[in-house]
Amino acid sequence: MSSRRLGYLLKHAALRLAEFTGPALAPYGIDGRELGVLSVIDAPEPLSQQEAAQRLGIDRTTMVAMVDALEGKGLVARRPHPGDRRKNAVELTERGRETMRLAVPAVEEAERAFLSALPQDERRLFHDALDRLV
Amino acid sequence: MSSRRLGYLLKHAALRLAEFTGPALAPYGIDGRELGVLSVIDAPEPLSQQEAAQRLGIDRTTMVAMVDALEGKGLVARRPHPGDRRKNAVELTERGRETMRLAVPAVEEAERAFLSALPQDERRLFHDALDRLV
DNA sequence: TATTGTTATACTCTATAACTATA
DNA sequence: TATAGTTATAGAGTATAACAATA
Repeated sequence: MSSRRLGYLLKHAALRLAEFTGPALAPYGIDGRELGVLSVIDAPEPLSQQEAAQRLGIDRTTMVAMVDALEGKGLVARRPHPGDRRKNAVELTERGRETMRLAVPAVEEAERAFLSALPQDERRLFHDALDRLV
Repeated sequence: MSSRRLGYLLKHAALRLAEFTGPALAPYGIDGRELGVLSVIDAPEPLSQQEAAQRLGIDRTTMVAMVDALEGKGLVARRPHPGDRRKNAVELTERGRETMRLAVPAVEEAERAFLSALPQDERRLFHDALDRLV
């Protein structure tokens, strides 16, 4: 029986996971948050910055800084949005796609290493439960 | 099958949990982090600030600010540590104990509400799995 | 009038470095 | 020399308010 609060456990689980994913993503020059932005941008239809921000649950002003950083690394590009000139269509560059192709398996491997503290049959269950809670 | 990363899920689960625990703790004038500090201080032996910080995995300079706030609310007291005058013995006040007595059940109820999105038999399993991962 | 992106600004949380008093 | 508490400071990460361009 643990007396540790659920909030403490969630926070420290995230910190511990980052110890695995951080080094796994470092070779590709991005962190977990940036990979999240790349994943959202990698959509069939080009998204506006605001649409991308909403899907990640972050503020649109935060998205400005994220896109600035990823654009500076040559991983995403801002283009004029067809049909609404107020919007930017944010898209992956070729280098952005290549980074995704390498970084996604790397972070999945890091997640497996993190979850290896659980018995085999509980890992999927844990991940699915977390998914249902969010 | 979810394509959302584990890091995203942990972060947003913590955010969603806070939507339950925040209002649950508000009547007692504390937040989840402060309840964590109170819980650690509520030990058989009086702890030094540094011991309390280590048990929570936070920096000792952060603990200074936490104890400052809780002392300002009259929930904890700094006393000279018997045997080592470099240390503060931090202890719950009577009001701190009363706050714990009321706030702990309130936050437990909030945690149950948060976990109610899971089928009954998975709730304990999820909590235990999280505990093993930290 | 409302929306998108942007900038300026501020607030929270946290840590590092340096000081002080003790050990 | 080393440790506990403290202060000053700085760095993430995030949000709110206000502005320009466009709808």
